[in-house]
Amino acid sequence: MSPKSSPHTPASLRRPSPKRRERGSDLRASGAPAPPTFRPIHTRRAFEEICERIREQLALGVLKPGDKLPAERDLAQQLGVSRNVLREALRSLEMAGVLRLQKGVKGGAFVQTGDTSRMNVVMQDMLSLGTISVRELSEARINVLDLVVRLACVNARQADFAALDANIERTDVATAEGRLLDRVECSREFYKILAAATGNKVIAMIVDSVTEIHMRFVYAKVASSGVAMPRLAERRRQFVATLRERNVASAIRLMRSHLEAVQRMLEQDPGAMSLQVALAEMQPGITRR
Amino acid sequence: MSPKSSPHTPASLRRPSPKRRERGSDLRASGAPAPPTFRPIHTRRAFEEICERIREQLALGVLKPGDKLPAERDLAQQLGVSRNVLREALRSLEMAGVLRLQKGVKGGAFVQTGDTSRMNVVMQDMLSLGTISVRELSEARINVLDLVVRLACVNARQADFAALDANIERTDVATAEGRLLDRVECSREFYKILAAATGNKVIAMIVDSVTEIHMRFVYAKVASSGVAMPRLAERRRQFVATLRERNVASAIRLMRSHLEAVQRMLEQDPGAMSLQVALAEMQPGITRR
DNA sequence: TCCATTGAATGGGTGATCCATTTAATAATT
DNA sequence: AATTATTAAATGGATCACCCATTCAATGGA
Repeated sequence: MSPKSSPHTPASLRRPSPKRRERGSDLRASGAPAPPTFRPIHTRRAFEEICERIREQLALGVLKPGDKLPAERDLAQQLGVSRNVLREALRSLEMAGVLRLQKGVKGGAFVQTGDTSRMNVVMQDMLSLGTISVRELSEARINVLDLVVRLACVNARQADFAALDANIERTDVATAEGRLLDRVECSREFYKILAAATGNKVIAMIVDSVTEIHMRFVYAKVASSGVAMPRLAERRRQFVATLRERNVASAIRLMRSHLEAVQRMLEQDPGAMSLQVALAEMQPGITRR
Repeated sequence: MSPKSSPHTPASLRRPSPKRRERGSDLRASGAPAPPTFRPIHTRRAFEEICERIREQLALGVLKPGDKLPAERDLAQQLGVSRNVLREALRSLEMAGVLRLQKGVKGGAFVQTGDTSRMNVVMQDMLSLGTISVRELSEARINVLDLVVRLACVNARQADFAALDANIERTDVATAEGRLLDRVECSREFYKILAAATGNKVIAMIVDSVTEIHMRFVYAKVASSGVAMPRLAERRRQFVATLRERNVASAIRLMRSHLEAVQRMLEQDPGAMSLQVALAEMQPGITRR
């Protein structure tokens, strides 16, 4: 801040002139074997470089959760970029769940941890963009849950069973009081608890992301048609009992048959699986991160 | 652009004054039951709102892959924000794989599709941040591959088998010529082909993201110790033969025993599973998106 | 001791301005 | 007429110089 260099382009700090790259790939001039690599679509930009460097520091362990990056103004100067460009990078990393930006003195960019919801966003984006289909998502969910049940059956602890019991209790109440949409929320929780019971956060994240989206369709269906899965709580109780007995085969069988029943229920109404319907609904819910 | 409004704050276009929100949650004033919700950590910012709106348009199908957003200057004016802030949002969405920004006249922000690599980034970030562990990743990989083998066994087509055969061929050549690191690259491809053979992009993405990271550890191990899995190509050939016979049980058994053997090999060298080692290696590879 | 005030640091945001790239239209050349 | 070079406009990339709102520690008065 003190050794402020000349007004324009003080860039010669740490970034070795990002402009003027990889020209010279003149198509006619090269008589060489011409490697089959295509040049990247768009040139490297400052904010990409910054994101990469910060990620590098994270991967190498130089930056750890809880650490604070230098203030925007300082860091921008260190990197030899304008504050605006730095902010583009910081915002991107914040959206990626890597940083958290906090205002005020003692504020700054802090390295985050524990955010397991980014995969949901990725999954949602891919669905919106048509990169993946609802069918693929449903199929993946049913199959991944096989795995979840197997692992949960082995690894679930008393606390997990208690949480599942409590959840089923809430489901009962919601059913009795006719709060069908709350019941859907309970279902979402049920799978979240089950996923956590695997003891594997990677698998939990995967199943959460897929379940999150699935539940929107269920929500939309229930909200529009008013029909709901019959005997849901009973089925769940039976399932949890099997889980308690550590009876893997039975637990998987019960879960799978339930999931397929739900799937049939959803599919019997064409259009209920439409993206727009499901996405328009459930906005006020806990959907927000 | 023509009806350029007055120089300062023409903000009353579409954004209803983003400043001054949700005050009034005075801690002392509320004698009410005090709902157990905590107010969000940081206030809503313009770029978040913009990202959300664009994602909303995507989810609703108003924006589709290939569509072009208005030019930055125009869109900024429409939204009633400065161009800088809009760019923060656009950069974030580009990093998320939702948009692609292209320079020049006829350039602009185009809605992307088909990018299945975002999940890899998420997984990598979570590992760097310590949100997930290497152990969880390995366990998830082994279990998810059960599923992949089962689905691939049912769904694989001739083209998939051919691709697997060709891959094994390359593995043989790399082995014969002692190019051990190329062999690791072949392994990465092998699992990618296998994942694609499931016919389910969601599952393929999941296994790709997990395999991608796993292979860095293998790469680091091979690069440092020089030891490599013996009889790799033979094992693969046997596996693919079983796959061709659609013998699910055998295929799963073979894959699992192989994965566990690799796992043991990796674990026998403490420190080989360290993050830093694995991440420092394999930079020049195809790791780049 | 307690509470109000102040001020500095920080992120949030703006607007003007310039650069580099890309493309289409135009002019010059053959 | 066809080809090639030039030009101009639109667009994203980047910078600078500000200003505002929030936060929090230091200060000072009751």
